[in-house]
Amino acid sequence: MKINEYIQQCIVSATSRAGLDTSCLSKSTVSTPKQKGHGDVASNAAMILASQARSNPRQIAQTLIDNFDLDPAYIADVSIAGPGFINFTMSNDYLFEGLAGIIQMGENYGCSQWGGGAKTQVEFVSANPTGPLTIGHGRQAVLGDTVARLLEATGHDVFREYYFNDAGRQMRVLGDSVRLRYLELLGEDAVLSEDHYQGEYIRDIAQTAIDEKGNSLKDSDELEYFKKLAEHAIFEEIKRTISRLGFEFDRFFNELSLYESGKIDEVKAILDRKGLIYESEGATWLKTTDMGMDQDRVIIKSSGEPTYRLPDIAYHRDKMERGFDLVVDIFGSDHVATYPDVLAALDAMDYDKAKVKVLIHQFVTLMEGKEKVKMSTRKANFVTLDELMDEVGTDVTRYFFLNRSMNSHLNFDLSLAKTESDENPVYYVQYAHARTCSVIRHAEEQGHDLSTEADITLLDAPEELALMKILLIYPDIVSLAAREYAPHKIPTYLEEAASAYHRFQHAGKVDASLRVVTDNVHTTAARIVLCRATRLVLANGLHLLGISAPEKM
RNA sequence: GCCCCAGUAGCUCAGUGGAUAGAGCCGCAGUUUCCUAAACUGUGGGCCGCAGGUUCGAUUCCUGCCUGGGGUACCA
Repeated sequence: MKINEYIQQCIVSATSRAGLDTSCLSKSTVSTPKQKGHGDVASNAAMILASQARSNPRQIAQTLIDNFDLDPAYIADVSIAGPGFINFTMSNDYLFEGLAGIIQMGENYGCSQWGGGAKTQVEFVSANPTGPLTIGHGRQAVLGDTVARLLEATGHDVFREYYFNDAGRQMRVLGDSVRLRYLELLGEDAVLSEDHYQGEYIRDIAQTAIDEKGNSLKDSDELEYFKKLAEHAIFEEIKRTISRLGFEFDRFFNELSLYESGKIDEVKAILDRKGLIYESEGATWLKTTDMGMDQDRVIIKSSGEPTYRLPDIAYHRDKMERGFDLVVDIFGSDHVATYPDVLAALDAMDYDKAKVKVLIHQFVTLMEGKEKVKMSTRKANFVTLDELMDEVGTDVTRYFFLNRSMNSHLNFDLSLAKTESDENPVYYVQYAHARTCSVIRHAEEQGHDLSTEADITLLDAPEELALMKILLIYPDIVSLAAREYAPHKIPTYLEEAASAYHRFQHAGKVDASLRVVTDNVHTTAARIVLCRATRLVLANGLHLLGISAPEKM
């Protein structure tokens, strides 16, 4: 049993034994104190009870302690501290049991069945193929993939999807940009306007056109060929970038298919039947005011072209129809206004909008030293995700994007990432993992037989106990990160775990009797078990982040 | 105007209705005949944006304000 649950149970029964009202205990929490020396686990129950009973919290705490019936297999010590906290110290036996559990679980340590196999879709990136993925897309790609990994680890059946539209104005401009570069390469006069895409990749695509078609398209106004050529080339590029990041999409969903399959018309018909659509000023409007919004929205322009809202609604209805139990959408903060209408429309069509979880992440501001770099795909003054990975590698790239909460703006200092990448905390965690491997190798080389049963109760140094404690909370961290869709909690935890391991191994430098590999067969075997458990936790955690766990550095 | 996100150490950022608010980088001082020093130890550094309110207790919750970012399109 989890120690927190056990403690809460003990508090409830002690409270009722003491004749106090247990009803307010649901407000009490069992938590880990942030200060060392305050025990391993603390409860504020006495303070809650005291405010209810209008009496002294420390006295209540004493009453509870007098009525405790604690199992020494779990709890070694109890004390009252501060304004009335009850601090519990875990028994070593509890830690040993947990340590053995980690080894037994192996790669599955940290995973859970919380999701119950829920069919889950995660939609992210969803950039139209007008150019290479930028650093901004990179944040979303890494966040999305990691949220997906977290959900997989907690018992969800996850499907990664990329939604795109190759029919809009952006794509026409893209095709025209290629056409103009094509003419330019043929020596014709061609001028790209401010609105055209000016990146070098456009010229490369135009060169492909020359290789394929020579100058045969010189006098043609045909855009479709250029558009398709560009779309194809750019998508290939995007897929390569994604694969460098270490994952794949299960599907690229083209908005166009919603028109071809009639899904757009179906949605229009359903909304119409519900009386939620009307015509005005030549356009078709959705009565979002009937759904609690402050203004109605155009879904079909007077030109006859739908706005993004209609296909977005149809796409989300399609997700519902495909039977997903959970739909996670990941958007940049510039899309923050687009989803409430979609959810409202789903609701109006009698779908359960609670199945949709929208995650909004803030922007990446690219810094070159102290200079802010303005990024625009059109003006081609962006740094691509590929260039970033060329500079610092995939592991650092992923770690950088995952290290911070998604609703914080991310200041990405390019010069720092390039020149001081050695000081990136990702190496700190990876190095701890490499060290565990190294010690285990060393023990084998010294002829220690690691296959025999070790007596882990020999582990009792403060560094050893502290390390065990932190390894034991890993599953809670994974659950929490998944439940809150907060990938950044994993790197934060891993840095702490790595730190505890570094201290544990360093202890042997200061006090030779604490070295992992010694002549003492018994302590060596026990400490190697702890190293193996640490290696598992670090490797599992890094894998969850899509970051490699090197055996040597 | 209205809506969303943020404001915490010199910098980049964690954190939380509770005990003395943390980490990394940067500064300073140390640790290796040794399982990787990509490490460890010590130390300096803070009106947790401002002002009210709720609470036994607020950096955390509520209200207002200030600053920055993003929305508020018949762009996506």
